[in-house]
Amino acid sequence: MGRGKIVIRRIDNSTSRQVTFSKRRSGLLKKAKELAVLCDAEVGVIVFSSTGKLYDHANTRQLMGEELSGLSIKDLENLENQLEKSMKGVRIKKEQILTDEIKEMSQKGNLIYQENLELHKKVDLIGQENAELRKVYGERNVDEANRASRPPYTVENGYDLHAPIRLQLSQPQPQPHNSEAPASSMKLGLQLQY
Amino acid sequence: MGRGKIVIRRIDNSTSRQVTFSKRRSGLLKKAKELAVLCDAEVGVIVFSSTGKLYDHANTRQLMGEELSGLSIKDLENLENQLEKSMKGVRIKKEQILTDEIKEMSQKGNLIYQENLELHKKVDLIGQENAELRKVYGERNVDEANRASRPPYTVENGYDLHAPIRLQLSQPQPQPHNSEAPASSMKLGLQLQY
DNA sequence: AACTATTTATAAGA
DNA sequence: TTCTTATAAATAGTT
Repeated sequence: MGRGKIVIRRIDNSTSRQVTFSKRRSGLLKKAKELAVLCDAEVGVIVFSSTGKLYDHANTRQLMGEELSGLSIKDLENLENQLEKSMKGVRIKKEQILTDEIKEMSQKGNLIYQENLELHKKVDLIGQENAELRKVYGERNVDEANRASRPPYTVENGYDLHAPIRLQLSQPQPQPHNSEAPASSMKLGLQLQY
Repeated sequence: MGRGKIVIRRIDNSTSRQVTFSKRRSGLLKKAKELAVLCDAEVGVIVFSSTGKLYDHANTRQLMGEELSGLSIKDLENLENQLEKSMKGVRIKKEQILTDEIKEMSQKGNLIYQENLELHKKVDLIGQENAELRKVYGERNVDEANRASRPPYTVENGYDLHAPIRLQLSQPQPQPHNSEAPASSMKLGLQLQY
C-alpha cells in the first residue's frame, strides 16, 4: 500500500527500516485498538525494535478468558514462553528503574548520612574541647574557690601541706654602683605555689 | 477501507461483530508478522475474543531487549499486569489440558489397577487353596510314605510306640439264635491307629 | 515530517 | 465461513 509493491523480507537499509518500523508500528497499534473497540475483544500488542526498545503496547481491559480452545499444549507453551520473555524484559526494566531510584535515594541518603557523621564528629570534638575547658577552668575555679575559703598558710601554725610546692630563689635587682647598700647583703624570698 | 466508512465503536450486531473480528484479527496478525520481518523487530500479539477465546498469537523470535526506555514505572506495571493476565489465561488452559490428560490417564490407570487388584485377590485365593490342598495331600503323602518305610509293628518285638494310640473294644455281630456258639464267648480285638 | 500514488485491508453484500 | 468488490485506509517512495 504505497508507491510500490514490496516483498516481506528484512529491509537492508537501516534508515528506511527505521522509518518503516515507525510507520507500521503506529499502524499496528491503531489497528489493535480498533479491533479491541469494534469487537469488544482483548488485544495485547508488544513491539520491540531491533535495538530492544519497547515502543508501545496496546489495550487489554479485563481478565483473559479461560477458554483458549483449539490450542494444543505446544501452542500454549509457546505462548507462555513468549509472555514470559516479554515479562522478563519488563521486569528487568522495572527493576532497573527502581534500582536507579533506590541508588539515587541512597546517594542522597549517603550524603545526608555523611553530613550527619561529620556533624556528630564535630559535636564530639566540641564536646571534648568543652570538657577539657571545663576541666581546666573548672579546676581553676575550684582552686580559686578553695583559696578563698582556706586559712592563710603560715610557718608558725605548722600547717600540713599536701599541695605541690615549688621553691624559687629570687635574686633582687642589681643595685646601681653608686648605691650605699653592701654587696653581700641579699634578700632571700620563698615563694609557695599550690 | 471498505464499502463504507465506519466509526470506531463497539459493533452492536453480534454477527457482523464476529465477522469483523475474524477479518481484522487476521489482518492484525498479518501486519504484526510483516512488521517483525521487515524491521527485524519482536512483535507479540495476543487477541482474545469477547467470549474469552484466544484465536492466535504472533511471532516473537528472541529475548526481549533490556532497554524499555521512555516508559515510566507505571507504564511498565501496566504492561506487567497485562502480561500477567495473559499468562494467567494461558496457564489455566494449560493446566486444564494437562489435568484432563492426567484424569484420563488416571482413569485408565484406575481400571488397570482395579483389574490388578482382582487378579491379586484371585492369586491369593488360589494360593490359599493350593496351600490347603498341599497340606491335606501333602500330609497324606507323608503318612503313606512313612507307613511304607516303617517296620511292621508287633507286640513281640517290644517296639516302643510314641504314636497316639486308640483302643477300641469291638463286639462281634450278634449271632443268629440258631447259632451253636455259646453266648459267653466274645472276641476282643485291639486296633492300633497311628 | 508531509505528500501522494499505489497497494492493501476490509465493509457490505452475496 | 468464504468470495467478491467498491471503497477506505495504510504506507512506500519521494520531497
